[in-house]
Amino acid sequence: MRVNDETESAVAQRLDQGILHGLLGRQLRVTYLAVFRTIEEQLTGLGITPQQFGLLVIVDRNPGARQTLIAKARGLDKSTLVPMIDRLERDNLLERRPLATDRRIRAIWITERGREVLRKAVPIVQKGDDLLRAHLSEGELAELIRLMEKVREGLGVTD
Amino acid sequence: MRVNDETESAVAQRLDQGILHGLLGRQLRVTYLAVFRTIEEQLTGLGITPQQFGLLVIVDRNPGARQTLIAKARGLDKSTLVPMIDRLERDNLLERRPLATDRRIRAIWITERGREVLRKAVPIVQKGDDLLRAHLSEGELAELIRLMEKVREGLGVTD
DNA sequence: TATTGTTATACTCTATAACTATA
DNA sequence: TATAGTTATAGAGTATAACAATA
Repeated sequence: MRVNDETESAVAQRLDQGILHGLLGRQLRVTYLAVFRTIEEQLTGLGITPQQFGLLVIVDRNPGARQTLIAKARGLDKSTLVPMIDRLERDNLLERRPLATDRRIRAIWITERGREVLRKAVPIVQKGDDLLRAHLSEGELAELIRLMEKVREGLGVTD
Repeated sequence: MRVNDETESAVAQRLDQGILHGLLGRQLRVTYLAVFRTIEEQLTGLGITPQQFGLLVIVDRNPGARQTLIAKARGLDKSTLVPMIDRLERDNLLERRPLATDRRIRAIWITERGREVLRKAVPIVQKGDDLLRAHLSEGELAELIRLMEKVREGLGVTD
């Protein structure tokens, strides 16, 4: 993918992309990545990654949820979540708390510091996402969202 | 992300996704990933990954291109390409050929076997991508593509 | 000096399988 | 037996920095 990089590699960009060019999935990916990387860069200043941001949001909105549930909500294996939470706990953004009623469970809570970081991160992410909408009219935006929803429904994507 | 999985984790899906839910970038990602993973699974049967597929397409369409150029076309660092080509060369799908005119360059060519694999892979990828379009009318599809292009233009994404 | 490709290294993201402690 | 979380391990994908050969 190339972003604002006409400068140096004019030749390289002209390599024939064959079938790749026409794939709708690829257009979605390229568009998404362009914004994702901007956001990623800016979140680095807060010391978190986009993945960690997503996790913080979920935990913030679902206080005390257990790991398995969070993993499912994020579409991840439970084992994948362990090191993610480890790091956020080490950085004091999240904490694990044992549950008296079921001692297998370790409920996840956001910390005061986590809330602070989140408060700063949300506008960064929102502003990044707004870039996607910036060049569309009100009507076009609504139509794009409608069509995207229709595509996802057709795929059976619940998310 | 959840795909066709209402069965088991109804509760998990209902976790509050907060700001995440409304992000257009996230909708792009989720939609793209749903199709990507289907394609990925099917390509596994041919012994290649989606990334390798992309590389094969580029090499097939640009015979004898040198690595640096291909790396740029794929948006990758040149060092990233080395192990990718290593593997495809080991599997006899690509080959490096020295260039008489500039002995620093190793031009990349697709092999007969690579062409064969590609011939089988293209319909898999195309069929996967068609899923995205399946539930849109002719007019809706055109409009979606137009709007996506507009979004990308607004971002300065050349690709 | 600059470029091509390589190596060494490291980090993220992700999964599977086997384990433990509890239920 | 089944579930929650953990560990051990592995593999893709990616990058940066330093390097040798060549231009």
